[in-house]
Parts: sequence; structure tokens; C-alpha cells
Amino acid sequence: MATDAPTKRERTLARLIETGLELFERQGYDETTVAQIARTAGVTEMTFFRHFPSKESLLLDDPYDPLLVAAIGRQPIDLPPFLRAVRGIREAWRAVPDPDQPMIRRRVRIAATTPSLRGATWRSTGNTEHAIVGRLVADGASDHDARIAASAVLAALVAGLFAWAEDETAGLATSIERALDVVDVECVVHEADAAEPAEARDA
Amino acid sequence: MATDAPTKRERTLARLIETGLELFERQGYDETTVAQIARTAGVTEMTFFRHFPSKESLLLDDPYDPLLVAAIGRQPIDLPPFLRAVRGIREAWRAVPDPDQPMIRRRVRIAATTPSLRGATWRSTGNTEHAIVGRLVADGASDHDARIAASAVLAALVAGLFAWAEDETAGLATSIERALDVVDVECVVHEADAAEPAEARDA
DNA sequence: CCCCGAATGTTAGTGACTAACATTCTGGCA
DNA sequence: TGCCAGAATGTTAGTCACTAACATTCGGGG
Repeated sequence: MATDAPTKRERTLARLIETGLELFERQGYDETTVAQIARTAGVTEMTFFRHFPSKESLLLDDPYDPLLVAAIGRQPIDLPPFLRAVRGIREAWRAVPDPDQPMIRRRVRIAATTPSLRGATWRSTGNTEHAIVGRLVADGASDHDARIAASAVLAALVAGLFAWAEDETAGLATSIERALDVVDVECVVHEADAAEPAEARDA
Repeated sequence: MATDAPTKRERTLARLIETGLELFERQGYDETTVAQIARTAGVTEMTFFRHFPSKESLLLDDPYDPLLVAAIGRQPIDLPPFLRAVRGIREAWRAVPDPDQPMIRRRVRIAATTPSLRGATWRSTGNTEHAIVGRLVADGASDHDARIAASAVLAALVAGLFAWAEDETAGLATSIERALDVVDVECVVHEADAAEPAEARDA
């Protein structure tokens, strides 16, 4: 894999990420300069941009796309695209390995508490969105519907991640699931008027 | 109102908007410099920033929030928050005045075709999102649910606007409605059987 | 007509990011 | 082991969005 003998590039990159996160946490994202991160990590500003295309990208490089897409593909094909996406994401995030969670939390928390990063977070979902659209279309959805479904689901997911990051006591899987419930309305409402629609909410 | 005797500030602002849009359309957003817009409009770069807080904001200042919020408030209170938001927005956009549409289209089209603006577009919905959350919470939804519902709806709306901007033949209200149908899954799935909900798909 | 404040201009600076070119360092191969 | 190609880094100089502080002009109401 990559666990033996980290090459020089990898070591510099790890150092940049670590110092970057630390500085962001200590003094805020906007108040932290790329030059400062670089200097603290013992390199040049130029070197920073050789490892990351932008300041933002230090925070939000996520490699989970393939799992999402696969899980969506596994949902019943006769479901509306939006619900397939919702449930696929639900299933995929259930499987996120525990050890990754602290690091994810650090990153998400910074993004969630930095207004100027809200937009960036959204843009960074571009790749994921594209992947989801591809899957949905391949399974028969129209391009139009797929794009809207993907956007909406990812928005719910991101909002759920933000909520999770702010709540120390919450587990990742549970938080995501609660978020997707808000949007996965079908069964709640009509699968019989039995059982009051949206009760038993939080405090 | 404001239709009589446009003050100097208003005239400069109108000139900046017009030249800005023109330049964006002719040579692209990223290729257009704030200095160039200002110069073409006969003012200084500094003056530009006295009228807009950022380059982006020339494109995406929209004043429709209050109508949205009001329409959402009008939805049945026993509906899940997400569906209230979806249907409120549907209702509100039905009422957008025709004369505004060409200008909206110009703006949305530029945003839709400029990758670097995707994030900005999303961030610009921040105010709207906040307003929607406020309405939903005031009507009894939890903060958590309201935030997720608002994010998801707005994502669907923006995706719908993008689709509309790219399709010359589509009407605004219809496009929005088709977009919200993707996400307003309840009736499609269960209310079904009665009157096909979202027919007349694209080519 | 004059004057106060709004609108604009000027200058100077910061920070993210890029391009072109020079230097050092590393890892694999002879 | 020693050497060398190429990777990794440094240097310099520049562009563009955006801000701050201060000077100037212009417009409309008294």
C-alpha cells in the first residue's frame, strides 16, 4: 500500500496538513496565511501550492466518492432517483471506518464554523455530484432529474456533517442518518396515516 | 418608489451591472477583471467595490427572500418541514414577474457556465437559507431538521435554475416546478395514480 | 448661491495564486 | 560506493481581488 517508507513528498504533505489544521483551529481559517502555514512547516509558500491547488483544498480533499456511487447503484432501480441517492448515501456512510472520524471531525468543524468556507465546501462536492449523476443516469434517470437529486442529497449530507461536527456527543453514522431522514420523507408521510408523521423530534 | 429621478448612485450602479454582465457574457467571468468593468463603466476600481462587496455579488444579488419565506409559512403546518419548504418555494416562484426573467436568465446562465462560480452561488443562498430556517423553526421544526431541509431545497432550486438557464425553450415557473418534483417525492410515489404529476420530460 | 455630505478618486498595501527559471536533494542504477 | 536524472524545493516577479486612509469633486437643498 503506502504504509512503508513515506517518500519525501508524502512527508512534506503530511506536515503541511497537520500544521495547517492546527493553525486553522488555533487562530481561525481566514486569519491564517498560506505563507504562515508554509513557514511553520519549514517550506516556502510556493511549495505549498505545489501540494495543494488552493488554500481551501488543504481542508477538503475527500476520497469517499467511489463508495457512495457504488452504494447508490445498489438501491432498488424502481425507486425515484432522489430516494435512491438518499438511501445509497445512508448505506455508504454507515460503513465509514471509525479511526477516520476524529480527522474528519476536525476538518468539518473548521469548515462549519468558517462562513467564507461554506461556498468552498459546496464547490468541493462538485466531483461527488458528478459521480452520482453518472450513476443515476446510467440506471435510467434523466439528466435533469439526476442533477437535481444529486445536488439536493449532497446539500442534506453536508448540512448533516456540519450539525455532527458541532455536536460532540453525536456519532457520525447516526447524525448522517438523522439528516437524511429529514429529506427521505416518503414513508413517513403516506405509508399509511398511521403513526403521527414527524413526531418525537429532538428538544 | 424608485422609478422617478434615478440618483447618481443608482445610475452608476446600473451602468456597472450592465457593463459587467456584458463583459462576462462576451469574454467569460474569470477572464473579466474588476478593473476592466470599472474602466469600461467610466469609474475606478475602488468605486466598483463601493457598490458591490465583491466581484461575485454583481451577479447574484437577489431580493426574493421575503416572498419565499411567506409562501413557506402558508403551507400546512402538519407537513414535514422539508415538504413545506419544497411546496412553499414552488408556490413562490410561480409568482415571479415575467419582465424580470430575461435579466435573471442572463445572470443564472453566467453562473451556471462558470465552474468557479458554483461555490459562490451556493454561498449566496446563505441569507435565503437562514430566512427559511427561521420560518420553519418558528412553525415548530427543530433547528437541525430546518437547516437540513433548507439546504436541500435550495440546492434543488439552484440546480433547477441552472437547468432552466441552459434551456432556451423552457419557462421559468415550469422549470422550477419540474425541479421540485424530483425532490417532492411523496406525491409522485404514493399520491400517484391521480393525474400524472411530472410529465412532458425533456428531449 | 453656497455649502454639506454623498460619490468618487488616489495611493499604498495584503493575501491568494501563477509563471519562469535556478538550485538542491533523493533514490535507483552502474 | 559513487554518480546522475529527475523530483522536490527555492527565488523572483507578477496579476488580481479586496481593503484602508486620505484627498477631491459634485450635486442638491437651504
